[in-house]
Amino acid sequence: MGRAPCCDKAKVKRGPWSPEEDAKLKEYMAKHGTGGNWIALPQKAGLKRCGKSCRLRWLNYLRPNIKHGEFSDDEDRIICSLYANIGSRWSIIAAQLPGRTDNDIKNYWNTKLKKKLIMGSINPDALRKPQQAAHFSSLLHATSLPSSPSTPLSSSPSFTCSSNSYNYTLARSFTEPISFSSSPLSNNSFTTASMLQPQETFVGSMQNYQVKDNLIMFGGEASCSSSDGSWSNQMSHVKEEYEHGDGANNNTGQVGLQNYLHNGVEDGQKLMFSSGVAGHGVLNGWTGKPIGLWGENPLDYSLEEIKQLISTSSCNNFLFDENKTAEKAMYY
DNA sequence: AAGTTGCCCAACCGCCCATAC
DNA sequence: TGTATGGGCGGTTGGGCAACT
Repeated sequence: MGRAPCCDKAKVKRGPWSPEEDAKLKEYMAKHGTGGNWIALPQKAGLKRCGKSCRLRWLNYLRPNIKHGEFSDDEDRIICSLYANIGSRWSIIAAQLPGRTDNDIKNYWNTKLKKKLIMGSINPDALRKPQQAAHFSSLLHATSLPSSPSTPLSSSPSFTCSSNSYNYTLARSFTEPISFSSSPLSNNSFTTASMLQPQETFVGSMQNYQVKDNLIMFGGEASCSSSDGSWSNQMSHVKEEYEHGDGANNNTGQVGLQNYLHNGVEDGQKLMFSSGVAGHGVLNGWTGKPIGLWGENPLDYSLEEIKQLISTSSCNNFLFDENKTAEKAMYY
């Protein structure tokens, strides 16, 4: 048996929003906000609309800083790369494109970008650009986590982004805001100047992380993510782990995070690191457990492979073809 | 000029999940 | 602990419009 509808469909107005309705909603939001209850909002605001409809209208069109119009080439690449990585997780993809909404991106992908890819008007090389990989969705894999949660961190666990030869080192002390530093490992084919200087700390505090489904995101920009940018209510279990560190030995957070990395992170779960540097202010990385399974960057998908994904993906819960999936254990 | 087709995108639908009770 | 409720999100729909015949 399905659940009861959220409102009486017969009594609410449907279809396109009028300027008057927009104005009412805007005015109400400016004065009161949602009040934490979208269902009750229409009545309070004098709108004959379903609460969900109000929410959608606000989040997708009326809230400040919404960006409409043409997508840039950079945005195209971000969307393609992330789609190849995580599939149709539009809210997550939207979180990486300031001002864009998941609905916007979803529509853009379905109507234009998919075709662009198939027609070959997106340069496949762009999808492989190292700076793109590092900038938007670097895959990191942990290389030196302690073998058990009870083992103190004898050395800093490191997360290596294999595609661009960067080594991200997890700061050892979690009593301070968690941070990562970067250092180029070798002569890279691209410059770091626009991104990170060696040893530059780039990720913000542990207090600023988010969990969504099997993804853990550090940083990010709530104000422009997804439909509403709200991940906070889904972060509780990680936060708890983090906060349950041993305060007595001043390792608060360290044990918690260790526990989380070893226990809290389910198999196949990913960590996503995000910070506000360069370009759109987003630098991401992914890592996951089991450790070490990701030997290569999933961004290294060729145009042909992405095309194949498009043509074969009737279900969105897989990301890669069978062989790739098994090889990389990229389920989530 | 009229009819048809295809595209775009705003809005809706329905399921899932978290939380309150 | 079970149930009800609200929020979030991906998939789908359908109206409006432009392009085409």
